[in-house]
Amino acid sequence: MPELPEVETVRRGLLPAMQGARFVSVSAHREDLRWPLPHQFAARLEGMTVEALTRRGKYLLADLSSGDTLIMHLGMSGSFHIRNGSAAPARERHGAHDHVVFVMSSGATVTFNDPRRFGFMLLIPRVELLTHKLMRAIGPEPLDGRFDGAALARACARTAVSLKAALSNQKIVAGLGNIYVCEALNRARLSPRRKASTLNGHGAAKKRANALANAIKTVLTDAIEAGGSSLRDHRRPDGELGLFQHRFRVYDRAGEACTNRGCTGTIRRIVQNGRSTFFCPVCQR
DNA sequence: AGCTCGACCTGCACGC
DNA sequence: TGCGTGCAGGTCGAGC
Repeated sequence: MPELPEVETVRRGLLPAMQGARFVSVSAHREDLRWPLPHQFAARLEGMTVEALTRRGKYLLADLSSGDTLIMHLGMSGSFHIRNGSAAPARERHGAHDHVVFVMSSGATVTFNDPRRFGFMLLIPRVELLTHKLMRAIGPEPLDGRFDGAALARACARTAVSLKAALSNQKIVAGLGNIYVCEALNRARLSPRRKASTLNGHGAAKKRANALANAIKTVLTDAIEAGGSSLRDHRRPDGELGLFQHRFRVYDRAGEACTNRGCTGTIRRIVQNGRSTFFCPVCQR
């Protein structure tokens, strides 16, 4: 499910419940997420304070007063839900796929739900975060000021893959997934089948790279503002739906008209690297 | 080293 | 109604 805008929406929703708050009690109803929960998971969290809740690509990172960092990933179907207030029944009833429950000193109960269990939680010493296997190879944050057309072109210079594959690769740029890759490429009017290395160079190549970097920033910013996209699983932690799915220009719109100005094309679905790609073959070159 | 593809799971929409 | 098929916001790791 969740790409950068959904993860950022989740992070912002969790802030008031978790940042500055202490884990009062932690319960795991299932240990076998994508990877088993860490040993002594509850014991290593209980009593600790969340000093900061940040995001890197699609990862949520909670810095704990113990010196550990809790790494959380939502996989395809993960979501968090917050319930506030002390009206919790003595024996809390948990729903199907509610795998982890945090009771926080803020008064909030934070539940992690993930039907497909592709999500996970890990605990590692904070000093090892940047060199951790999962973190060290991640590419630039697309909303960072240092990310621009030149940086994108450089990252794509020596690859033989398509733009679709390159943008989906978290080592090239962090946080994009199937939806926002398609949406950014349509906004930049670039074909998902174009070789990513054709962003590198002067003149037209440079223009393509700048247009694509700008499209990535714009679509992610707009999607965050809309609270992400709610297709099946994504909800904001307060239970509200994201709204960006209403502003898709290509994703899941096969057979519908391209909305780009001056374009009379029809959106097509193709398969690249085993995943659906949606694009307009007329204006996206 | 770079790239493709299968595997990991559950649920849902579809056609027969 | 029931059952089989295919598809879904991700990504790791085996095997070219």
